[in-house]
Amino acid sequence: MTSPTTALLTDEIESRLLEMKAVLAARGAAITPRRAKLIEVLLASDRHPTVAEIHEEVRGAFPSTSLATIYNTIELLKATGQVLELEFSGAANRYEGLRPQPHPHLICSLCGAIEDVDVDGLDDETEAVSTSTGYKIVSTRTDYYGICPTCQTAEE
Amino acid sequence: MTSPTTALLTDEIESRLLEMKAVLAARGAAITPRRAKLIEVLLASDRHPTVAEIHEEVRGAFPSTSLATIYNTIELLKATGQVLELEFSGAANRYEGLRPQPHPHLICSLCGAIEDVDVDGLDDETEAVSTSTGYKIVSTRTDYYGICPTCQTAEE
DNA sequence: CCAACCGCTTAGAACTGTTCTAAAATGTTA
DNA sequence: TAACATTTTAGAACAGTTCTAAGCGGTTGG
Repeated sequence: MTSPTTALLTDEIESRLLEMKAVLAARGAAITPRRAKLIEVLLASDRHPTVAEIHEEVRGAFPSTSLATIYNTIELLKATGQVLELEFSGAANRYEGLRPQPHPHLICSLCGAIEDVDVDGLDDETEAVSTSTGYKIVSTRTDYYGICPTCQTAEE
Repeated sequence: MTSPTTALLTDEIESRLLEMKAVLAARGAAITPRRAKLIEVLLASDRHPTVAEIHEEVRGAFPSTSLATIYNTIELLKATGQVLELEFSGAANRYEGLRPQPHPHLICSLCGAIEDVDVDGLDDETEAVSTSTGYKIVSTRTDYYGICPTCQTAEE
């Protein structure tokens, strides 16, 4: 039924799910039903969801869930390095649980799609920046803003 | 009096000043005293100032200047590609007039310093991302977050 | 079995940076 | 001078996030 790709993806999600829960448990935080659901929502989404979107989905399972709980839990995940936060000044921040290490994104200015993208050489450049400037580099942010193929054809 | 470096910098600022005014004029926008002052403040600052900081300084010359005027003028500069906006979700956005094209920055998480940094290979990577994904890339954002040398020594 | 405690959650207020709105000021052209 | 467009002002409105105080729920110790 499921294609190899999907199965692989599911495995990856599954192992991240366990890892995230383990890290929370290790820090003494409870894996409450809401938190478990939030993590699932985060990992199931391929859309780099906002807090509001996560809230919406968690509410499907636990209707009384407040926004603050989502913010609190995201904070907890951030503090343990289990989620990557993509900050946007004009709009809501977006979150990614599958690959919490910083990595580049491709963002369509028209439809708002956010995709992961692999780019060779970024780590080497970070290293070079560190040695040439003396900064101890802790994190990076790389975004490519443009127009995705779909929007390009739709534009004509 | 002025060292060669300073003189060079001043020349660069001077030519950008003229260019920015010319671009505004070409679009039919008036170079009002407040706008002129804002542009000067923007170019004179090496600190990637926020709107609030610019406001503060423009008020030194024109005390009745409102925040909205700063926002409006920044908007005008953005629309004509004369200023680079660095968005931050948790804090105020920062602006750079000297080099309005996207380029990487080095940001100290402790003291908040923001520096321009030159990194080889970024343009090639952008090109590679464009061809491999089909995106028409319009802009990029590259930030390195870390701890600057000064803060590292101060930390001990 | 109860009481105290601690972490989790809630609802809503508060806060911050930005945008919007309506009116007043300014400048230009006829 | 009259009519007009542009710029500016002050403050309201707005969105996302953080904060606060109170309530809930489960666990532990007496």
